Amino acid sequence: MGRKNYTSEIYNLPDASDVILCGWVQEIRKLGNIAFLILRDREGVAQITVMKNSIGNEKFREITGLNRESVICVKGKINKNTQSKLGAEVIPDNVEILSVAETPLPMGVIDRVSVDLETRLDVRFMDLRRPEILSVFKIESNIGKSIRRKLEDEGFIEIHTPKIIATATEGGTELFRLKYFEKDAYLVQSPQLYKQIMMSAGFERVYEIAPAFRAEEHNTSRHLNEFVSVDIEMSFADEEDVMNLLENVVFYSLKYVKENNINDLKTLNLDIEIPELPFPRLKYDDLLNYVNSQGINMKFGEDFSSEALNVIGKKYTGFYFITRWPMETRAFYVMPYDDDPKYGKAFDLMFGEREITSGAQRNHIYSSLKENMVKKGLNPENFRFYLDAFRYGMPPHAGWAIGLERLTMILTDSKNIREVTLFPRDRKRIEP
RNA sequence: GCCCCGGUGGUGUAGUGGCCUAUCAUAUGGGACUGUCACUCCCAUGACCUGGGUUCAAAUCCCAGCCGGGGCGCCA
Repeated sequence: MGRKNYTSEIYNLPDASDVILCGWVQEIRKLGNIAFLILRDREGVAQITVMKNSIGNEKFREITGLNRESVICVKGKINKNTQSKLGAEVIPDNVEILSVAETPLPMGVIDRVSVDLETRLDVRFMDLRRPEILSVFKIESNIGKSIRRKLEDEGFIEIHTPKIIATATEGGTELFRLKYFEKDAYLVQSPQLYKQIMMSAGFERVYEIAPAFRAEEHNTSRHLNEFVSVDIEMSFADEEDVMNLLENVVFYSLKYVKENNINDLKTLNLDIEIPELPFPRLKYDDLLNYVNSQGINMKFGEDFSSEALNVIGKKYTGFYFITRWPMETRAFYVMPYDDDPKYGKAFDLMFGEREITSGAQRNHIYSSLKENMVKKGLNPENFRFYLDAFRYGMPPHAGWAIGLERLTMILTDSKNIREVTLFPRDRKRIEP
């Protein structure tokens, strides 16, 4: 097909330059013997001005009769002396029709009628053509890229742990069961146990960006049954160390997006406010007292309800940590405090009322870990592969997991997690 | 999983027993137009989620199912 240009280039290239633009026919405005065709590609739009006199009657009819969203390549010359509000246009020498779109479209890409999220997800390939949707995913891409960069700079090794497992992982959540030849197997809810095993393996600092699966029948705007988990685990570190790392990762990521997605932020009409470091550390007990003082009845040992988080989120609108959680609210692998084992060295990173990360220093003491497992009603026999890693030299370690979609929601101000997921998997949806 | 709400042309909606042969916008098909940029104008096409019930009469009321939305629980 040879070299082609992006539509965005025509605004920078000199007048009368030859270009080849390929993309989708967004719109055709026909006015008798002149027509304006708006061509869209990944980088923007360009006006193709077609005149019957110069291109010929037959070709004019063919081009202006194209269905919207057909794919074409236009070979032509840039005209900067245009009356177009875009500032430049292309006068075509030749238009090649590569794919004719059927009609009517299942949803309009630029139509002035709103489309339900449900309909959009049903025809996601079409929905994703909308520039503001593309911008969301460009931002999500750069969030992932910036996190990777930061972690690589900090000496983390990228790993890939299995997504098919034999036994229940951490308990607490339902798992998807599947057939694995003659055995039953499950999809992982998180790489937690494996990344901990990697600490015993001596990798010291690892990270993984991969899907996690939860068979919970939740039906909300912030839960998916398959989501992308950004996990890290770090040896010879406590919860403070990984909280420091986490806030620096988030800080770096926000800055990276603010500096590298300027057009996307403009498209979405967003401004990213860079928070100050360090993020506030708020103790569970203090927040418990606070919500009780605000008329919410909550007992020690309970998790914060949505109602409670809404109250807290009104007071703390940006990023903050909730620290020093009661052990009963946390998973078995959390390390209790020496001075007061009622509490665990666990934290959540919050943004207003929204939870985006949870983490902790892990319990690396074999006997104590096993004991906590039993307390949580788990059978240590089922976790042999995991527990054995603690018996032959396991360093103290800590880690966390960010929900990639949750972080993207915050940066893009999205109201529904499905907006920031290409092909979401929820209680009802397994296709497309 | 629980509570509440909803399902009308391709898309988004109005209509809550008869005025519905169903509103409006957008889209689609045809036509007019040489500088549009939310182009404009004319004509046309196109819909009451499924099944059962109540009634002289159902898009509208009742029941069941399917699908969806909001909230909760749970979490990333």
